[in-house]
Amino acid sequence: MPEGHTIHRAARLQSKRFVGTELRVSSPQGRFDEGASLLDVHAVTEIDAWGKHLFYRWDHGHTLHVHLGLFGKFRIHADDPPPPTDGTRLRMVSERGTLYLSGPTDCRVIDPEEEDRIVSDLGPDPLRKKTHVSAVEHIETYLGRRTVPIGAALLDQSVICGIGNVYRAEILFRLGINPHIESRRLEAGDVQRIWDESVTQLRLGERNGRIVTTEPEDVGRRRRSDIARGERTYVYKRRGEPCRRCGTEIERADMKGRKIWWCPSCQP
DNA sequence: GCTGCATGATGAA
DNA sequence: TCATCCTGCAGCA
Repeated sequence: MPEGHTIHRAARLQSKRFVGTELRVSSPQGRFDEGASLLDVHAVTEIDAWGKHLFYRWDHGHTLHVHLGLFGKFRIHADDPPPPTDGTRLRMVSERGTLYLSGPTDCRVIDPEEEDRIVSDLGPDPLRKKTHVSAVEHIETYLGRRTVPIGAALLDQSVICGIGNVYRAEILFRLGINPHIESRRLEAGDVQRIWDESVTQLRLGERNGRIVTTEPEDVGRRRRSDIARGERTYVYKRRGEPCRRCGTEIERADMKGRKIWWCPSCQP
């Protein structure tokens, strides 16, 4: 599901299947017919992820921009794909597989200026190897200028990109930071810790293909791979349930139009 | 079959 | 802050 880890994983896995071979591109749903005809019977040279954005670069100079939004989904079939559904915006077929995309917020062929605009509006991406010169400095500069709760700041993609509603809640829990704390009142070193934790957690999510932020010892398991559904987060969607560390009831509030969860004891 | 909700983001008011 | 866009699914009758 679509936070930054999903997008970077999609770029990595789809590269193997779709880069460097001629593709058949169509829009079974019909809503991407024009774009598909621009790309059909050409090859992708690179699939690049920035935060929650994907850029497919084609051999004839076009760029396909995909943003999954809340509902977007990729489905990949190695062979014998089922028939596309009514919601299949994009179908891409190579000799190594078929990709279906449904429900994206954005699926468009864009020009270089627009790509620049999208990327330059993004803060540092914890999953990009070569990131901002100083990611922490960028984040601190922003946070020092605005008076927003840190929980809201983490959803602002121009501050740090790729974090979504699950990771914002889970990262703050793991660091013991209350989401309501005004971001410019964070303690020294907190931004560095937030950055480091984001790198750690998003990398883990990219590798696993799912968000698992709990440590085995906190959910009574010996191995991370054993962690069951419903045990993968500390606070996300756990209102009223006991904190896995201290037993206090998890609380929930609205923040920046989304729900946020926290443990009032572990995150004072 | 219907309702509500969801890991996102934007633009108007 | 609200309405809007995008889809799929669980939960309920």
